[in-house]
Amino acid sequence: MTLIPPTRLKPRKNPVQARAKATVDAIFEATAQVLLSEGLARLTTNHVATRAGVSIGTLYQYFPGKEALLYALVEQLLDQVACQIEEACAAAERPTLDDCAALFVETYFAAKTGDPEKARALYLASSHLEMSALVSRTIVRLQDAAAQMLRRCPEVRAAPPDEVVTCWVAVVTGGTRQILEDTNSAMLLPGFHIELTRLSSAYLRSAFSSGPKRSDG
Amino acid sequence: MTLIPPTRLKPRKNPVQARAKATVDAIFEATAQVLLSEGLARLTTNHVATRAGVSIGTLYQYFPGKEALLYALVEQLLDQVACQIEEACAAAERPTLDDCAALFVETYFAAKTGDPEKARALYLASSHLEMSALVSRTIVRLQDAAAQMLRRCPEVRAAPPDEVVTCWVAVVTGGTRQILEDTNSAMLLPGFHIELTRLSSAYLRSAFSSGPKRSDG
Amino acid sequence: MTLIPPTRLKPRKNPVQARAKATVDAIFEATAQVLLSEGLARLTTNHVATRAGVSIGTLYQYFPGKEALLYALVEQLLDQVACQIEEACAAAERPTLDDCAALFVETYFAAKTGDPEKARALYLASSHLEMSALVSRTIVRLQDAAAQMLRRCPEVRAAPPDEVVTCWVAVVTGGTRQILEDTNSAMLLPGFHIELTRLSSAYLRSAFSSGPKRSDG
Amino acid sequence: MTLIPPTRLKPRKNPVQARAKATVDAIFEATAQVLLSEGLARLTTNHVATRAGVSIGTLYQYFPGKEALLYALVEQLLDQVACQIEEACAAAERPTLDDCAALFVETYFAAKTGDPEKARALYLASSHLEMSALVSRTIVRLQDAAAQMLRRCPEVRAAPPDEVVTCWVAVVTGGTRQILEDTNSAMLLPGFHIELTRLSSAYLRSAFSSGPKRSDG
DNA sequence: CATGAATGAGCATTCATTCAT
DNA sequence: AATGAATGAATGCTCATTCAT
Repeated sequence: MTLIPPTRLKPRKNPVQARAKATVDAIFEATAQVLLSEGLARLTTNHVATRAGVSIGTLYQYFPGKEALLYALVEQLLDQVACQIEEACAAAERPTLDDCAALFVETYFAAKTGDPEKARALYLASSHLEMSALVSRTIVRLQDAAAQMLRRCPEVRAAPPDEVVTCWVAVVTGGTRQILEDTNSAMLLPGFHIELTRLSSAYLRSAFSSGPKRSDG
Repeated sequence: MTLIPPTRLKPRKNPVQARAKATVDAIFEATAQVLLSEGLARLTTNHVATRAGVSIGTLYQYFPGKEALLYALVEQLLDQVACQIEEACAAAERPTLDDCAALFVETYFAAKTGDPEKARALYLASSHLEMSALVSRTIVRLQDAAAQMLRRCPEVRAAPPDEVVTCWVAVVTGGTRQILEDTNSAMLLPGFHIELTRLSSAYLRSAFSSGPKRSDG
Repeated sequence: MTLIPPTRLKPRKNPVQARAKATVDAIFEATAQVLLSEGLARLTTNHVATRAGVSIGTLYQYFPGKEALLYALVEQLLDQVACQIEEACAAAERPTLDDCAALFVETYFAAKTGDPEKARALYLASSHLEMSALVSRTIVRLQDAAAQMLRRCPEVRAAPPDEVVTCWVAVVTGGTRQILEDTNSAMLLPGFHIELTRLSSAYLRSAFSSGPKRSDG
Repeated sequence: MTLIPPTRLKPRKNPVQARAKATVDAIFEATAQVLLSEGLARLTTNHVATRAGVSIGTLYQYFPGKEALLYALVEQLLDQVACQIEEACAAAERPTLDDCAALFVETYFAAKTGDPEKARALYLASSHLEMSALVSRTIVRLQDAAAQMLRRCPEVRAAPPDEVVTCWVAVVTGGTRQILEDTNSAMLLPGFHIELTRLSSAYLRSAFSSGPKRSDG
């Protein structure tokens, strides 16, 4: 994450003492907790400070405002997902297309559904306009990871076209979000996982398998 | 849309005089405008009333509160999309799988990208918990429309499995959302449209075709 | 009731047509109903008009404002009580002191406890500063009625002293109010009635019975 | 006063710093002042805050709302009266009936008429439904104090009947209220005091003395 | 006369943020 | 560094009252 966030979103100071580090961690953790337990609307700085066990004054010593808290939280959560994907993709040395499909879907799913409530909270928080650059950047990381994995795939001879990678990543991440956000379809998660893998395989094969397939698209 | 929303989300009274009708329309339109121009956080009842050119009291004569305003807006926008999809799907009499894929994606895309800003506003508004039932219901309508179209498809012999329809609809709607919300990928819309159609074709064929039916695609 | 209320408390026009009379009565009755069922805080002009089955505009044709409604209501209710007392006292031709005590307490009690809820509502409404003159005037009527009855009493040789009449009336009306307003002592009403009569007898005898009693007070 | 008020009527937090204590006192005092000078209808939280010289936010740091302010005020004022009565009654060791009458009336009168305007404000505030339990409880305290004093009275052989105590207390408190609330009879206070004492003596004697014990009064 | 749509001042309350201690 | 009391702009909402139809 080498983003350069607007000044007012950057933490005010980097804690140097151990005590200060602990304080920042507590505030940070409390932000996540409150977001999960109360929702975005009830996420107030005073509430976060109380939950963190520090005074509101202390909170403002480290974060210039409410947005900065959210920014840091979203940044961390998105980074976790991106790192997991990047690691998993990098670990696949000579994957088949089906391997690629299964690996990507599997890893993304695990990252998101391991704590579905956290995922929903993240979706909520990232709706803020301020976060869109952060989300954008994460998507690029996922696309890059996927593209490099595909390039190492024997079935894919050239660099995978951007449109294909973009579409695939959008469909996996967006589809998963759709399912996670719809409380009514929470039961369908396992089935969706299977179908999303099949869908990915089918799409990647149609895009990359032998023959001049892309010319008829 | 035959939902029965909680009382506090229903409009307070139906205007009887012509003047009142115009007022309600103005308020309604202003809600959409403010949501688009200011975002959900800046959507205040006073702001909406001002934009609508009426007093705050007048707004509360027709809507019991801010949530009701949003509810009505989301209801209308979702209903528009669902109706377009339902009509388009119903009009396809003996579609091929590729027809199904193209038709659904095409219609959904047209509905969403005809006014992309409105679509983004809708995404924003619908992240409110109160709206989730509304969104859920709309998804069901899309799934039903898709399922019935597939059933009329000669290549599909039985009723299409729920998981397939759920996955397909989630992937199309969620993927589109992902692209629309990411300001960086706004340029990629046409390419995404093509790929999403290809993806849909590939997935539907893999789900429904028993053999290498690609020759009739 | 020959009070001269402030202009803004007087009804705006005296209805001459029969329809208008019915309208005024309906508004008036609705005011009482709303006060009883909703309390003073929820007594709104719009609510009253709706309950009366007329438009808010019509209400304002007859009453210059909310206060005027309350004023008229309180006036009527107080007048009813005063009239009952006046009639009962005037009907006693040669009462004993015990007759006086029993008659006054009995009549006041009957007037107030016949509809205890109405009485409580009246107490509420009359807390308004604007109503104090009205209450004052009613008290004077009760005092006059009591004084004239006592003067016709053979045991009372001179005109009853003002302090005695004032105290007696205050104690009967105030004591009754205390009991009626205390929801916990609602059960004690019959017992209180008996005691209040005994108290009145004892007080009047101590004030008026033969012997130079007042000189030692 | 060991009542357990509903949460929303209890103060929000106990001030720990000296500055905070002063703030709470100022708010509290301002509430009384505004109630006295403006009446219940004009008692607004903003008005109170302004009068107290603090911001509206500060007020809400200590009181959860307008009702809590009133509740605290009424509680304090009623408690003062009850404590004075309890002390005075407890101090009478072997009182005659006339002593009882004089003591109770004297003490109650002193408590109420020491600051007649405050007393009127209290009557206003206590007409709120929420306060009725508080008033009820105070009345019980007065009744208990009076009953225990009477029991120590040589002329009263058994425990005084509830009806008598209830009636007496109601008549003293209610009669006093009647006089205090009637601006026209404000001049009569001293005369009323004398008469109320005479009335109390006469009632207590009629209730407790077996014969004509007037000779020892 | 009656209607009811429209008004807007006013109120209760929240919460991000500052600053003296 | 940490505290927490204080701030006050901003928000959702009510309701007495007016006036064009």
